[in-house]
Amino acid sequence: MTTPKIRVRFAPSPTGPLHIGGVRTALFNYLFAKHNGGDFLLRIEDTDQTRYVPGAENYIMEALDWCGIKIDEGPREGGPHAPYRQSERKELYAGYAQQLIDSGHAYYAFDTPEELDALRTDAEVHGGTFTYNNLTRKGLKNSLTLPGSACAALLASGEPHVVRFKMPENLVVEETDLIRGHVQFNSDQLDDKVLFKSDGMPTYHLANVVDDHLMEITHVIRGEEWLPSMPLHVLLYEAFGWRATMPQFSHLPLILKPVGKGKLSKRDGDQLGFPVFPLAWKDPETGDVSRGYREDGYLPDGFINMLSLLGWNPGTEQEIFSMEQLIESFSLDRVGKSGSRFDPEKTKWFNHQYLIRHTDEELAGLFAPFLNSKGITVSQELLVRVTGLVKERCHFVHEIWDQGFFFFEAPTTYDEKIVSKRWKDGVPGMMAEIAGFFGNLENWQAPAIKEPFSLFVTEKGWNFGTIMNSLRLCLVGGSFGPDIFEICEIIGQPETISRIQKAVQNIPAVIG
RNA sequence: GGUCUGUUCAUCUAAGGGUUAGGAUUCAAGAUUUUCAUUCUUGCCAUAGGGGUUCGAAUCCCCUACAGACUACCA
Repeated sequence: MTTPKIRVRFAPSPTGPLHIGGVRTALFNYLFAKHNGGDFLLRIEDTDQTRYVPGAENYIMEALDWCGIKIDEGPREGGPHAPYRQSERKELYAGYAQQLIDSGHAYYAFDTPEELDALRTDAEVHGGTFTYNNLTRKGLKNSLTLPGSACAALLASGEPHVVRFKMPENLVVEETDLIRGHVQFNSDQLDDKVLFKSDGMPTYHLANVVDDHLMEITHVIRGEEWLPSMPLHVLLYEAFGWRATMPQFSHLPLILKPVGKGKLSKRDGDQLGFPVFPLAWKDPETGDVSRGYREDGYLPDGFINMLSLLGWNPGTEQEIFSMEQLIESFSLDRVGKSGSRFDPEKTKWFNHQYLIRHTDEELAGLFAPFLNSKGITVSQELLVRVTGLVKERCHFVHEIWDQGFFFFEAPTTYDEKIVSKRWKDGVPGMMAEIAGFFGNLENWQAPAIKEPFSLFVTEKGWNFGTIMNSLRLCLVGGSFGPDIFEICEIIGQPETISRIQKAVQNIPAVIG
């Protein structure tokens, strides 16, 4: 007997943008599959037509693309088990529901949503909870209580009905979770879940089990919120007679808010100023726009690296991982059990690490659009050089502008703090002299400027700190940026002199 | 309320009965950079509490506390 090929699926519901937690689930599935030479499938779980959100499915695929998570089989890619959209597999599920009814594992229920709601609110008033289970099903309207003829008549008349799972009584359901180990439940605590809805669509539970079986999924890796429904799924596999090929389950820990209680939500991002979505998303209903990591200038590989370490660790002290390295090192048994708080600061740090690891050319390519949007066109050579000079001081691509705008245009304002600190009485005069000195230089290469300049300042008996910082103020408008002589060389001799003259004219001397 | 799951520095985590409980982020200090950032060094900071088991417990067991998830004809 050969071991089957590892096959996992990421099965989101297209009800909106994917958030960080979903991306991580997809990532761990992907890493697990690829580590084991298996397949990663995308299956769209759109069985709830009322929650369909246009654009969400595309968003999911675009987000995975951006992250570098490659789909082997999916609605766009196709594959041997197509279609991969549950709404397109609709016809399939009724037969399986029927199979369960025939074998006595499921039954028809005719209770209306209104009747059930009433039962629930009534139970609540009395401090309890209504559960559709072996205790209550005897008193409700279903094929277990109705005489066969009455039931058949109702079905024939097209009376709306659902199919419910007949949860066995007092049965201990045991299962091994690859992350959590042995987990057990008593079936008495579970309810008769709806498997097939009155609108002709299956619920998640049925569709998920049927599709995982049909698609030959070997491992189900999903969020912890699914743990409580694991026993139902196991029982479903057993009812279908698929126990032997049932996938192995793993439930990933949750991603929690950076501060406060509870799991990470969209609101946290808005409040704390960081994205919770990989890509920006415009809500088609409200028009609200949520920011995305991509749009905020995060690099996908850094984003993925950060996510990979949320709940997983390699057991070594390495923390910078390319996708290839992640695939190489990933294993489910190094995934933790406890929830992780999301840390936006560390995410920034990761981005910086990836920013400085990118070549100047790559970064320049990413930065070029920012420059274009400001109507600035420069040579590729200059762009690459400037990028290389300032990248170490940036956390984000767009900060290349903040750190290096003065290479492209003269400063229009001067940092007041620095002015009051540096622009003392004698300084404008000194700067004017320096402008004159620069005008006489023949060789305008950074080292060739620095040497005679140092000599000149020494001869004058000026204070180096004052001169350098003041000169920097003239050239960039503040107290930042790379080496001054590099700046001089790049912006050129006339521009250097002109900026000094402009500063001398425009910055009023500080008295005292 | 019930069921299930979890709990090591502020945060992400290592240590799968024997280490001064390690690393990273943040923060602080110093060095470097005649600026800023980077980089380097140093520092601060943790086994939720209580009981066991054991020569020995972060690690195994029990209780308590806290946290979270689930409890829909949603996924």
